[in-house]
Amino acid sequence: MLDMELIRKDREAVATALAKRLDPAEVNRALDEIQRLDQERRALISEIDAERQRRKAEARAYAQAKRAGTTPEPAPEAERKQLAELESQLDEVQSRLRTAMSELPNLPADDVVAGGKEANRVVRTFGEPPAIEKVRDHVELSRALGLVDHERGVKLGGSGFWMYTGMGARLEWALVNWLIEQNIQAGYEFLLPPHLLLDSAGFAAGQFPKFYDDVYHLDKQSAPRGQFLLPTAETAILGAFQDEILETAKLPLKAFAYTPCYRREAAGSHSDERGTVRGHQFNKVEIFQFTLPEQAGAALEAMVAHVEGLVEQLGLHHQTSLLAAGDASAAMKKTLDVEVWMPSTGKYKEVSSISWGGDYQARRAAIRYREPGNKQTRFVHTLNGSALATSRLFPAILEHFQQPDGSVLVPEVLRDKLGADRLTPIR
RNA sequence: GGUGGCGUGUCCGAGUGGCCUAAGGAGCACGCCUCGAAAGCGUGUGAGGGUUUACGCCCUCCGCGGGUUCAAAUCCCGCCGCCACCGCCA
Repeated sequence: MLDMELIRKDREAVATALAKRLDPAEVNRALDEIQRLDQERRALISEIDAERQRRKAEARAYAQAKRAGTTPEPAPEAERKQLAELESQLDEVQSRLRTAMSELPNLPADDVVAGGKEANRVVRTFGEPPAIEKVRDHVELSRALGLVDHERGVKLGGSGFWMYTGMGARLEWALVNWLIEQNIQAGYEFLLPPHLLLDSAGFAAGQFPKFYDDVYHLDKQSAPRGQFLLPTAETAILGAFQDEILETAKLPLKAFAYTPCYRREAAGSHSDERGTVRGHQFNKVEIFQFTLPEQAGAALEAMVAHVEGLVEQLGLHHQTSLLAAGDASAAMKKTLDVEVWMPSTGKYKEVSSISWGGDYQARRAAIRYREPGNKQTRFVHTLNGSALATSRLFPAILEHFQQPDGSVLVPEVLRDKLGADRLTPIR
């Protein structure tokens, strides 16, 4: 949610920033509508407040007269209706205003350019693509090594699901555990949240209404409150602090969570999204920070560096890109993707998206802090990022460290956890 | 899931229709006192919104949502949460 006051005071700046993401004509139409509703809203509030004030005075006078022994006559029926009428008008206007406001995306940061994927810019590259003679892709490797059972996964959950087996399950779990340890070391508090969330959490994170149909909803019979399966732990961590005023001294508040993520995802399989690269359920460890506005810039840099360090420790060749406005998620001001090299496709694939949300999510979720020496509450800034999604790391590790004899070397940092240095073909 | 009890401000806690514009206490902040502190005394102490150049003024909020009434923390209905007991428990 954007700041209404900013729209009132500097509509031009808002329109210019939004034009990086949306058609300018559309922006103007939306802003016109919002300003009209805003004015209507304020006029109605003034009217209602004045009417209420009058009524309170009347009720007080009535009580006094009664105490004095006289029987005053109540206010005419007509006025009662008028107030109810105004109030329902206000409800209507406010709900339309809220809808219009909640449909506006965040303002991209100054250094974020307009455009889609093609305008993304690589800002850093780490290492070189590994030299591999005959590249086998991760699907082939995971089958040969007995790590992932796609057929039985589909048998259980339908298309878009897989099952990790044997050393594959152990590798996946070693990765998750290693990531958890790394994030604890980096000063994040470990959370294990519910996987079923109420709609208010989805709205606060800015995922609803836009992505409402992209998550799994429980039917009304089994979940009268309409919970959905979380598509990312970001939704849970943000939602956990909804409507709170955070202690200023505790900021930045750093938390992370491990959860499976459930997404409907458009069906259909691209050649570079085979195997575990894209599915309806995957494991992810998500880091999150609530900060003072002035801490956000440094926090974003620290988070990106932390994530880059994780990929680096796994020994994977990767790059970091600054996303253009149109390719970043709507709730964010600025997003950097860390992309890992996939030898089989010769492309980089996103393993983490790290974003600065400004106060956009905090405004939707009403998460505030109190300014020191000032009674005023203000909205915190939110930042989030994957650290990391294992479903992308897993195939990258297989492909990077495949050996001519068909085995795969295990990244050093995982060897103790896995209890093996090398994965070998099962037949 | 059932039955019963409970839900008031930062916390404890009073309040069963009208000076509730929410008592009292604790905590916290500031001031007085003090060489300094404690104690004592005094003042202040929530959120959201409207209006105003500003000081300020006003509205809403007693778990949430409706209703009754000239008037609701208080009465009625629904929901949510907590506690206790019972039931269920792959």
